[in-house]
Amino acid sequence: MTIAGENTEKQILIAARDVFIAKGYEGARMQEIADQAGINKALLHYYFRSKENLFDAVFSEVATHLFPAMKQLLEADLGLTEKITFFVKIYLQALHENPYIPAFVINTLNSNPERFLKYIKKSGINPKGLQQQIEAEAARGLIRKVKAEHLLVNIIAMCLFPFIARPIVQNIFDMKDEEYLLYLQDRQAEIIDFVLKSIAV
Amino acid sequence: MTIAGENTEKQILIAARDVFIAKGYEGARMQEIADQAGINKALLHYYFRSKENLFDAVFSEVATHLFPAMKQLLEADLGLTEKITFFVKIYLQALHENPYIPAFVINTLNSNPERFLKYIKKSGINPKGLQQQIEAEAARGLIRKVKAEHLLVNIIAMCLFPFIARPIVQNIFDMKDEEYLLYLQDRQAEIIDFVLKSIAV
DNA sequence: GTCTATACTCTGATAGAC
DNA sequence: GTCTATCAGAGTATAGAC
Repeated sequence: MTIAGENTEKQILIAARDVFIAKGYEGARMQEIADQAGINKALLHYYFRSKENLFDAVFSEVATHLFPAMKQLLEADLGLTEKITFFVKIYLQALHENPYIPAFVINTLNSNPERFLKYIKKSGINPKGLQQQIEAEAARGLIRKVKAEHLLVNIIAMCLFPFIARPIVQNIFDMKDEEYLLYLQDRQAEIIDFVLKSIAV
Repeated sequence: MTIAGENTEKQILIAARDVFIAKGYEGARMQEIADQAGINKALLHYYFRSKENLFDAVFSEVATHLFPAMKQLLEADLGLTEKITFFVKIYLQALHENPYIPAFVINTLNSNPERFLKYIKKSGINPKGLQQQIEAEAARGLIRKVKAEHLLVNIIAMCLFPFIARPIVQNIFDMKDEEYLLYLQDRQAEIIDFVLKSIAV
């Protein structure tokens, strides 16, 4: 593959990512992707045989960003308090840099679960270690006993929700765009505080 | 309109609701809606001039279910603890009865925000009263001081997330369908506990 | 109100020249 | 590798009979 070719492929993937994220699989148009990549439709099919293939290429790359560094962090050698603190900070930062990915993944996930299951296996997230850590720290009286399945979901839910449902939240609390960014920044400390207070003994 | 006509219209709306929720606006097919309603495509257009119109009819009805009884509850004459307890119970019950609505609304919301803004105004949810109540109870030393914008979002996020991201959650924790239902039941007490412990003084 | 048949448009995909 | 031109199918919408 020539250098020109690699460059074109990269341009296509960037354009495809933007369009698929904005419109979803069904709503996306090959023409729009071609336009945004500065090429024509035929070339899309030259590089990726079909819309389905192109989407898979985009999605497999994007889906890995949904749980950034989550696995490593869950298995890191840190106390639970530090782990939670780091996790929320890292996760919110990643979301700040990719604010539209969660809704895109959720959309794909629910409108076409089969497509999704191919990728989720890769995540490699295993809550067993977290559960053991929780039990250990609870036994030592550092935190109250809590189920990992609920704690993890609670934390992720609180981080993700303002990105998934932004128009609703922003509207209900009547915020301008700048105010919403401040609100999101605010949430970092709020979520950490909320969780740590909840699991305190 | 004749009785037969009203019945047909109702059948169309039921079928359209199912298909739009399962496939989203772009993914839905008028043919599939017609099939599921037991009629033909032409009749769809006789009752609702276009796909757009049909979707609006479905969505305006469905969107109101996203925040069931939330407004009344937020303004009810109850202590904060009771309010939170009731809210989580009522909300989770409503979600249990309509598990696919949140993902559908989120999907529509993000793939076509303009369409959504028409309906969100109706919700009438005003967090001001909640904020005042929080401040009042905090002043009396009943709870710690917390921002309504965060508390409300936290609670809703924790309730909604397992319905929005079910395939991910179910897969990560390796649950069968029955186990997931038990997990959802479990969450009612867990969320209430989680929140109340967090806002305790 | 309900149906069959069809018009018309959009869109993914391919053929073939350069 | 990249383009123009075009096909084939799908999908929304309408015409017109009953």
